[in-house]
Amino acid sequence: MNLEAVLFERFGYRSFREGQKEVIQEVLKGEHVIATLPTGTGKSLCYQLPAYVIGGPILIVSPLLSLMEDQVQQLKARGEKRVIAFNSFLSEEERRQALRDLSVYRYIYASPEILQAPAFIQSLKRAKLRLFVVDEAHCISQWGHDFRMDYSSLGDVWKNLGEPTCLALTATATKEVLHDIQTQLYLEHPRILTYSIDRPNIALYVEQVEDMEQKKLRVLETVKKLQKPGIVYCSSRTWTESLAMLLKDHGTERVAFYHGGMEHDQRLLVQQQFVNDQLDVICCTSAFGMGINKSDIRFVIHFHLPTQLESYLQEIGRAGRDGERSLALAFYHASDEDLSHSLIELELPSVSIIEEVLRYLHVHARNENGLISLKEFEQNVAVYLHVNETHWRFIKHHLQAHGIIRESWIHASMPLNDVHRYLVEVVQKRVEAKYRKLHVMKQFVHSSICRREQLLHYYEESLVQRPDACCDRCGLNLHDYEGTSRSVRLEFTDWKSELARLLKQSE
DNA sequence: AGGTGGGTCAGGATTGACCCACCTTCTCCATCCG
Repeated sequence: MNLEAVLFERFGYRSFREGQKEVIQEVLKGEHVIATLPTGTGKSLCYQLPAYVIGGPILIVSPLLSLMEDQVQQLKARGEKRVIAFNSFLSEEERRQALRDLSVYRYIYASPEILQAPAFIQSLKRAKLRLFVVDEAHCISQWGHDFRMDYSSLGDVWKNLGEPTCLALTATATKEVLHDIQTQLYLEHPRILTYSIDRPNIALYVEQVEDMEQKKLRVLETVKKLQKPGIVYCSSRTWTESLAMLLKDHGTERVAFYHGGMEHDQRLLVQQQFVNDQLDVICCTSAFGMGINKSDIRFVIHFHLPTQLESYLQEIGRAGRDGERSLALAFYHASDEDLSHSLIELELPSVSIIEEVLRYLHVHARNENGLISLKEFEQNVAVYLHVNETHWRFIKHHLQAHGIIRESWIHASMPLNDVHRYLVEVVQKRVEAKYRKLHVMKQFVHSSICRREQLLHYYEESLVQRPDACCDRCGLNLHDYEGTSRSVRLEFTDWKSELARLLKQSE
């Protein structure tokens, strides 16, 4: 099989990028593969190309609707008609039509949530999948335990579909996360292909500030001077809005904010404007970034650091996809840790919330002969106990796993002691794990050794070659990243690399 | 969760006591409203 020929014929590329061919070869052999390829190296090709070789439909599990739509658009633009994103955007009629025969599609995109729909699974079974792809597979580990628990059911889905060849792809996974992905997907002897997470063109800089006033000041100063476009990450929605306002007031005109609390249309607009060069700076929460196709992002500033190094790596990885020199700049103040703590504590229901829900369940059970309507109870939990949706989803998932919730009924006459103990234990373990990750993040900030080496060390790699512009610990001048330096260098002294850049862009 | 920062008020001219707000990430589905 001449893979290069398929690559050229179908995708118009002359050669593979690092890792792509190896992954594709293993998949075509029918091996299960877990692969980590660095951000921005063309992961989607690893499953898109095999689809042309193996025939039969492939399923791609994707975390975001916008990512799915994006991929579908790109494939359609390339002339591929046999592609569908099976999600809530489909009308009732489109959905019925699709379910009748999924084997007419080459690519089927789906969220983990919709893979819980029995009708969809039945139809997928009939379609005889040839490949089961999990895109952004770190979500299994990052979200599957608490936030989007359907990610933790993907292994069951895979088994249920007859265990087709499985390909899990991600950009950032430690050994621990790789192991988590493997066990959750029930893969017994997967081929694990990992490539360096290092992005030599991104310089790393961490700056400790005296107080929040100074932090704001430093962000204003640096954003003003730095070569744009860029992203400013915050850990709260209110900060994204007030920072955007502040920047605007201080002369950065083309700035907007972005977070999960905004209207869908507004989010789409801001994202489009940024991608189309109509905005220079986006102040955002972690909601922004996954699947953003913009290669010339010059800086990523962390106004707040995330609660784990994996997220940090994902976020800085959005800079410099074009290979040009870019900057990851983090501002840090000790008080930031309060926010980190609240995020960790808030993510899971507290012991008292668990107890409150179970007590409520117990009381209801007595009144209604032990059988409670799930729908009704869900409403009550939200309205009377003020339990937020994420917390309830977590509890519900485990009640289902314990057989207390079956179909749309709660069998509350069953003893609740075991599930109570179990839930408390699970929460404690998760919170501990999160604090361990936060501790690593803190070490990264405070350590005096090279940032790049630390990052690589966390991924059990070592630095092969230190780039000229490495990090603040190795001596880095922020002035090198200011607005004028880049264009001067490219326009007058280095036309060769500019040409190469343009050629690469048109490719 | 919990520690903090800001606002208010009493009572007294500066400060303490007290309360409140803060606090990410996604999809699906059902229901309601226009």
